[in-house]
Amino acid sequence: MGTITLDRDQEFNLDTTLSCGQVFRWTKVGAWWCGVVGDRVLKIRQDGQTLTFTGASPSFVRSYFQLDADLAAIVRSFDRDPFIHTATERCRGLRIIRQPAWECTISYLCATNSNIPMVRQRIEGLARQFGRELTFEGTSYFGFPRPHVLTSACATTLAVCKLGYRAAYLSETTSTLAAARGWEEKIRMLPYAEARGVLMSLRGIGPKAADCILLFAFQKYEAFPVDVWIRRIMSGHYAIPRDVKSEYERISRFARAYFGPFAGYAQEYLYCARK
DNA sequence: GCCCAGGGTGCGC
DNA sequence: GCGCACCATGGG
Repeated sequence: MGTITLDRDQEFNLDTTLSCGQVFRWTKVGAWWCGVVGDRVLKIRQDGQTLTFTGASPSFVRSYFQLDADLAAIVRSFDRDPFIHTATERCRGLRIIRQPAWECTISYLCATNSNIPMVRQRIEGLARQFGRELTFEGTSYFGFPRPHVLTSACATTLAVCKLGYRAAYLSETTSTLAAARGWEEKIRMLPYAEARGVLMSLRGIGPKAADCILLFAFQKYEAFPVDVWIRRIMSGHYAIPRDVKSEYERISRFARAYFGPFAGYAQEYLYCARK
């Protein structure tokens, strides 16, 4: 059983962070959150400034939840009007998680044009069909499928996972990435715009999914994913310039210029406070 | 039956 | 480069 005691000024809200829709494999049972990250089962709870967990080392937990990022400074950097300010208050302690790149990529490929419960169901299906069985405290869990396993996945088994038309995208992108050694490091080194181009060259990864992956796996916080919720929120509350770019680029570029280098963080607060 | 959801692709213009 | 039909799937 590991423990981390947060400093008084080290703001963090585990509930908000895990339930805001950035990750899909966590569920809360009583006071405990239980989730699978890659091939590890992690159980964690928060009591005030204390995090208690099993299944991972303190350094993993720190890195996964990005506990050493200066959240107060990040929020201050984009807290520039009453509307976003309300969102930051409603979702106080929300941190952007650092997800494994492969898992994040496939997850957001599965997430297109779907609601969150559907995405969770798909990913759970993929894990059950193609992931390693992990026994944790007497219960079976399934790790996130590895690239080479998904590469050889047959269509009929894949169909069980209810991916719909995304199944073909998943097969192609899986093969591409399984053959592309060092793709993660390459993207990590590239600046935002170029990294985004590489991700968008993958089948089934468009502007929105690419931005999610850059934000949630690569810590490129200028990425500003625009889904239907964010599009509504942004056009409803902000004066988006009417240049000739596509609507996605209009909103996304405006947000970067307006909110600054942590625009993606602002997006997450807006998304979390959407209802 | 309809509309919607953390959209992407491929086409015609 | 932009707009638009189409794409499976389940829930409301």
